[in-house]
Amino acid sequence: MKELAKNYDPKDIEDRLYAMWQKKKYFHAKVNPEKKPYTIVIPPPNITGQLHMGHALDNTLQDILIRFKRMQGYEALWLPGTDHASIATEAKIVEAMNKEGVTKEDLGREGFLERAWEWKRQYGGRIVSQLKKLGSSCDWDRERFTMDEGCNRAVREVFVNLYNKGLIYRGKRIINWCPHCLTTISDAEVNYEDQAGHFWHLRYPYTDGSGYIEMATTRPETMLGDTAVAVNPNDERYRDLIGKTVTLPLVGREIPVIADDYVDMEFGTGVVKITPAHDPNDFEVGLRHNLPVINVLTEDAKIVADYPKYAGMDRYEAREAIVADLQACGALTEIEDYSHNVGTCYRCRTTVEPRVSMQWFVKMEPLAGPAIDAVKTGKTKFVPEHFDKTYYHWLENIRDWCISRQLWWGHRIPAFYCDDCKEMVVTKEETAVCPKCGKPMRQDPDTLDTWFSSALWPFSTLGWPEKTEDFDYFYPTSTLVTGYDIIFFWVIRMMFSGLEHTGKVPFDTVLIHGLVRDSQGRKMSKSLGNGIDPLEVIDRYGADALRFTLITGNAPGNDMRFYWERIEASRNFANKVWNASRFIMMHMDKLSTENPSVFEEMRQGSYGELTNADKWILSRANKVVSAVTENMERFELGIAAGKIYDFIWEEFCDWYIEMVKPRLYADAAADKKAAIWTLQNVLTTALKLLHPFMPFVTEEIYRTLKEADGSFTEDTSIMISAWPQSVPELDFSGEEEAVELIRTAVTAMRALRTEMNVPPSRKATVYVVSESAELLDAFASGKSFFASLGGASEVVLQKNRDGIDPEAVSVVIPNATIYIPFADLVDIEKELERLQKEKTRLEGELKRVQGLLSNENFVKKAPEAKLAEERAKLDKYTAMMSQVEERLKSMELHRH
RNA sequence: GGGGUCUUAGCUCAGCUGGGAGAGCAUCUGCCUUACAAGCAGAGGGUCAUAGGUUCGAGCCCUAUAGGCCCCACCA
Repeated sequence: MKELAKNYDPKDIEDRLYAMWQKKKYFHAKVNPEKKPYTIVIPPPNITGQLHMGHALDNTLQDILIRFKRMQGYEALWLPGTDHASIATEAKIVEAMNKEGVTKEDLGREGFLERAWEWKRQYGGRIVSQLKKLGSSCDWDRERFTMDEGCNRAVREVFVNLYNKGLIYRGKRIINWCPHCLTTISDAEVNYEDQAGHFWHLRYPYTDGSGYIEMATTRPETMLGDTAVAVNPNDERYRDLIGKTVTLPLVGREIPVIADDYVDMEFGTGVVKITPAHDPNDFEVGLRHNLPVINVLTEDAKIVADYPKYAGMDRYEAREAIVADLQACGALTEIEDYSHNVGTCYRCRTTVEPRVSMQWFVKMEPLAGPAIDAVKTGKTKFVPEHFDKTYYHWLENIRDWCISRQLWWGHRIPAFYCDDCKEMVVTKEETAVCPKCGKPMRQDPDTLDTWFSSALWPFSTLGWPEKTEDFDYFYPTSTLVTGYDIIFFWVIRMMFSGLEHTGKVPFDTVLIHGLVRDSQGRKMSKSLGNGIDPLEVIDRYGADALRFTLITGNAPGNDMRFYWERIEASRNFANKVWNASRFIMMHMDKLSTENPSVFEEMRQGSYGELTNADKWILSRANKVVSAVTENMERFELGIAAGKIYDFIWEEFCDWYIEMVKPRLYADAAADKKAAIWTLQNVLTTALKLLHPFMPFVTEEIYRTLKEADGSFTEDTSIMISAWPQSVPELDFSGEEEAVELIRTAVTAMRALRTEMNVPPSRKATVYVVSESAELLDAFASGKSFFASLGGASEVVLQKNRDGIDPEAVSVVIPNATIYIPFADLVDIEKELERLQKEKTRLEGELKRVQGLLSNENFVKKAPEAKLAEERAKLDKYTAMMSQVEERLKSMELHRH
């Protein structure tokens, strides 16, 4: 038999088992009408990414669900893939090119894309191999990429569909522009930060020389593009000025004073300078008043050539220069410190520049409605539920989605223009000819927002728009697992895309998790350098320890802090399981040496008579199976894991294994076989329950266990074994009670020993005295383990206390008193004190129960079961009380 | 400004549909007991943020208050 090492060392196990699983194709799912499908599509990590704790958590959750469902008999598909991450990847490549002194333009579009694909081939798989280290049981045969041929086809299909329905349009709008990334970004990609700034108070002279109008701005440099000054139409102070014009300082342009509700009379002077080209609100005002839009900034946020004095200065340089000039000409009256919200690029944190340009948009309102309804009617559910509020809030206030990006790496917009007659065609084809003049058309140079393709991920990966068997079988998918920070970017967009293009919600359940923070509660980030590398954790403690840590000790949807101590605790648990198994297999080995066919006999059903202890643990395991299964089905994975942990560590290891040791070490105990059968049986059940959480250690043990009992075959693997089922035959509630009673006694006796400073080596004859024959029977049947656990050299069961040393210390359990004569070791005063303490405790309990039961309203209104429970307690405590009083009396008598 | 969420043992957090407050770590006391010292057996430690309310009964439900965190939003 294979020997297990003394301590669990994940290192030599994990890679080997993962390779075995893959080789055996256990991760592969295929259309199987015999089974129900269970599908998860992975949130595709960026090809530029490295595995971080967020991925580790996200993928652990998915792997737990997939492994659970697979074992439950579903055709479980976990479809993996990666995201092309347009901005991130392009930035990375451009950066690398910069180091070589090469620009995008030098390479040209074709050359650049070639280089990008080469980069993808080289580094795009890194994150995938890191996911494998976690134990992720993805169907790698189906690995997809958001820019592969199939996804590209889906993207074009969707674009054309939406365009034809009028849900995609092209228009000149004010959008968020990143002057560093040199592309538009969507509203969702803008992060607002509070920044310290200034309020520059300006005054513009009336053209007619009648004075000045005053206002304040946080961005004085944009004044070059001012095309109006606005006041509120109801503002008495300025009513007469509406329609007058002012002369823009430094520029000399004559611009009107207009009235618009947008202006808040209460704020500042109640006057706002209007720069339609550089502020979203001003842009709206400009539309309403038909104001010219004067752009004063280049793509990289430098002043345009039209203003020679400032041309070429970047926006901050220009700000200084313009402020100085305004001051010089008397237009600047005051500078005030002011903190305001500044939009920044989610990628590079550069301050975003609102900019007017021609872009492509998705019209959101018609798409948002069905997406809201789908959650309202429960077609898709959020776990935890309260995240639906975030979802509704976002959808109800949604604005059109800017989808064009001025990047090369991505899905090119399938629109074509005729340079001659300005005709435009939107088509799925890769080229187009002008329908009017027959000339070849030029494709739109822009690409689509990365999220445009991610939005289609749940169905594009299953073959859509082709009518594939996979799509029919696996779609809609079952569970989507992601962080709450991605609801806006991704979940919402998948929801409306799924509904719009497939007519179905893309998934039944959205399981939301929080962030993994550092031990001080800070977000892990590169700039802080406080990130913990999951690969380092795996390397030091094993993937199982990492996984277990990530899903326990916090509630779904909440953030969690990372502590190495918790990793250690999880590793200790893996080691605990390992050692319990090692112990069991050692005894299996011994048994089969005595009787080589013993396991074959057991499989035939011959394993001897089960004792109460055996029935107790079997019954407990049976109950844990149903509880855990229920928790898993309700996505309460942390609770499920906690129950497995407690069951294995406390009930199985600390109690049951200790209970059976006397039987195992006895030479010819008749019930040894039953003990080993039970150990094996319960261990197997426990390993299966634990497997989704700790796949490696459970698999390794399971296989070794099968070798030990001679049933190992080529196809032995816990990951494809059947999930345990709770069965009525294993429910031994009566025996459970009997054993629980003995456990209560043992615990009390141990506490007594500690309190009385009795060394563990000191054994004594223990007397169990009870008038209940049933109770004495229970102790009789559990005699061997009661003795070993309770530190008894001998156990005597009797109906009265005849012949027991009057100085014996005692513990009281319901309906029985247990005497332990330690003779010389006893301190009567101490014993009296102990008994008195117990009496006080019981008095408290009795008072509580009696209080409850004498409350008429309680008796009238409480449910029957609760009443019965409390009445039983009353009986129990009353009995115990009289026993304690009896003990006190007799001890006190003895003192004198 | 709107919305969400949190406040429970020294620390980090559980506590599922309301029915006698839990875990891990830390602390203290015994144990190298023949699977495991990455262990075993005990122990101490909490007016569950505050104030009201609903209820026979509230850590849990409702209202208000205080403080923390997060998200969203148009304040020049």
